[in-house]
Amino acid sequence: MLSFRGTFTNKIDAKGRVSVPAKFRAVTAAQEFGGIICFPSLTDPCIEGGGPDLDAEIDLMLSRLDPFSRERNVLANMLKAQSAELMFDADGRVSLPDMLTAKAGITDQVSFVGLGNKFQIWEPAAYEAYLAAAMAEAAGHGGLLRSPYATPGAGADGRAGQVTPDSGRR
Amino acid sequence: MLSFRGTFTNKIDAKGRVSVPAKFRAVTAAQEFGGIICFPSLTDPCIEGGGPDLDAEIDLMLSRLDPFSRERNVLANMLKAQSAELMFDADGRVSLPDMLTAKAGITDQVSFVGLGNKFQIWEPAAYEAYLAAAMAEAAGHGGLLRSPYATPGAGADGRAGQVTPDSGRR
DNA sequence: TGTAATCCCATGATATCCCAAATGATCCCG
DNA sequence: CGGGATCATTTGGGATATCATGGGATTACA
Repeated sequence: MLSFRGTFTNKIDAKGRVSVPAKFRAVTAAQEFGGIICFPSLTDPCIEGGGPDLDAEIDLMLSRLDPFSRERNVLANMLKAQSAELMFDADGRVSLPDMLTAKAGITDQVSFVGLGNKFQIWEPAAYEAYLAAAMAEAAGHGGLLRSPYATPGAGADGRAGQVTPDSGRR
Repeated sequence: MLSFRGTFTNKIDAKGRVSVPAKFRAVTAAQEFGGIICFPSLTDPCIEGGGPDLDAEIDLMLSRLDPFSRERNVLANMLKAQSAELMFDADGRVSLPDMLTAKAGITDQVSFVGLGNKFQIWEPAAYEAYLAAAMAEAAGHGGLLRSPYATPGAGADGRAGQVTPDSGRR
C-alpha cells in the first residue's frame, strides 16, 4: 500500500471534521507522519493533498524555478501560502480550512480521490461531473498508455529511464 | 505459470464475495502478493485486473507525466481513483466494489477471462456476446499475430476459431 | 468569560476473518 | 478399463475486528 488509490466519500460533521479514509492514512503512516498537507488544485476546482513525500516533491520543483521570478512566486502562493498541514485526531479526522473548502464548493460531504502520489478532495457532485469528462478525455490520451513491452520496435521509449522528479520514491 | 490463462465463471455470494480462480491466484502468488488490483477497462464494459506487475507498469507510465498536468490527473483518475487493491481472504476470495461492478453490469456471477499479463472480469452473458464478436473479428486480425519464428501462412487457418489467451504472451 | 478548537468515548454499520459443508476433479487400485 | 477414495476448490454462514460518525467533555485562546 504505497500509493493513494480508490475513491471514498465521507461526511463533514457539525464541527467541520471529516474522516480521512483509513487506506489514505495508511499511506502517510508509512511516511511516518500523522497528518496530510492540503492546497488548492492548480488545474481543477478541488483541493489537493498528500503526505510529506508530496511536499518534498513540490519543494524540489519550486527550487528549479528562478528564485525571484514571478512564476515562482505565483506557484508558491498556491502551493505554500494557501497550503495547510492538517494533523489527524485520535480517530483519523481532520478539519478542512474554510479557505480551501470555499474554492472547492464543499459543504457537508467530500470525496477523497486517490491519484497515486497525491489525492484530491472534491465536492461529490462536482467530482461526478469531472469524472465523466475525464473518462471521455482519457480515450484521447490513450497513446500515453502504451505498455513498455508493447509493440516490436516501439520499446525504445519504454525502458529509457525516468526523468520525473518522483523517481526514487517508494 | 506466469500468465493469466483460461476462462472461469464463479458466483458472487450475499456479501459480495467471489472466489478468484485458483490458477489466477497462482500467478499473483509468484509476484509475492496476496491480492489483485482492479480498475475499469478503458476499452470494454468490464473490469480489468492483474498483479503488482501490472500496477508497477501503470505507475511507471504515470510517473513519466508532469505531476500537475491535466493529462496526468485525467489518466490517474481512470487508473488509480477508480482502482482497488483487493486482498484475498483465507479462501482466495475478494469483494468487488460496487463502483466497479456497476459499470460492468455485474450482479451475481462473474467470468474471469485470462489475457496473459492481465485479466478481465465480465458479466457472463455480456462476455458471451463479446466473445462471439471477438471470434468473428479475430480471423481478420490474424495477420497481427505473426510470431518471429512463424512460417508464412501456417497459423491462419488453425487459429481462426480460437480467441483464447495464448495470444497475450510477452 | 465566551468562543472555538481539540480530545475522548460510545454506537452503528461495514468489512474481514475463521470454520464448516458441498461440489467437482484427480489419482490410485482393483 | 472401471470404481472408489482422496484432494483441491468453491461456496455458505457465523463470529470478530475495523472504520466512520455522532455527541459530550476538556482545553486553548481571545
